[in-house]
Amino acid sequence: MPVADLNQHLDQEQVDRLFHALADATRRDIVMRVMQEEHSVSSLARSYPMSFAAVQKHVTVLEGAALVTKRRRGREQLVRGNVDTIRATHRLLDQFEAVWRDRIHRFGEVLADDSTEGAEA
Amino acid sequence: MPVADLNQHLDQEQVDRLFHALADATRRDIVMRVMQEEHSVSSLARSYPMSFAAVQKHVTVLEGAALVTKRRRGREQLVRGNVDTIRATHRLLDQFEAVWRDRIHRFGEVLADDSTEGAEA
DNA sequence: CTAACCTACAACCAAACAGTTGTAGGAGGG
DNA sequence: CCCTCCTACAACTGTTTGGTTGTAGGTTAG
Repeated sequence: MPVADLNQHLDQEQVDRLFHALADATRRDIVMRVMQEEHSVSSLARSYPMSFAAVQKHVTVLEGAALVTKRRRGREQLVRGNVDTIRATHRLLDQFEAVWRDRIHRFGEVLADDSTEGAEA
Repeated sequence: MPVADLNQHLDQEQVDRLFHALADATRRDIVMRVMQEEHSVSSLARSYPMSFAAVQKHVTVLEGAALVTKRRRGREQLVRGNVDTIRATHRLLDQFEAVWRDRIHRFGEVLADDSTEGAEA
């Protein structure tokens, strides 16, 4: 249900969960895999040098951050990536850049930033 | 020295630090402020309901993630945001989206994207 | 039914985190 | 000089995190 309003607004706790979920190499790798194609939890677990339960926890964290979703297929649970959340993260980062651009605009501080920027509104 | 090659490549530990630094509302707010304009550490500290030392630690975390830099001015330390790292983060997220797009391309999973693949009868 | 497999969840543990207080040093202003 | 302000860092504490093992339930295969 937090997935539903991803296109609208993310509260601070959700943003916390989002970046926290991405702050682990194993979890980022899981996201990569399930973006490419669905994987059961146990097949994911076989890819990492840790217990099944550990991988399961990682998947739970990713699910809480809406970075992945799960669907049943028989006795296994298939995990797939949620690209909408990646895009929402992009928009979050854009807010930082927007504020920065505003500073540049106000002060004209063209110091040493990359010349290829110039993408004004 | 990890700051130097931000435009090129980020190793996993650096990415960990990056997302971990962003996974805290206070730190995100600090980034916003210092993207807009420079602030001394103590002036930042006055903005949050916590001790100076706590804010100082947050700034240290942000500095370790290359999200901010510091420069001396007399007895104070001025903190400013580093937009290059925000852009590097964008590129990291793009990698996830690229993998996802590849899946769509391979399987022709008609969702909301280009469905010009394998859509024959 | 029985066995094998996939998942879920509890309990436990070491390490990291986020906050605190306290101490100490460097830089400016009277 | 003396005092104040800004910073840095150590030490301590409660909570969270990332991992483990173990137990239990549900589903498919034989």
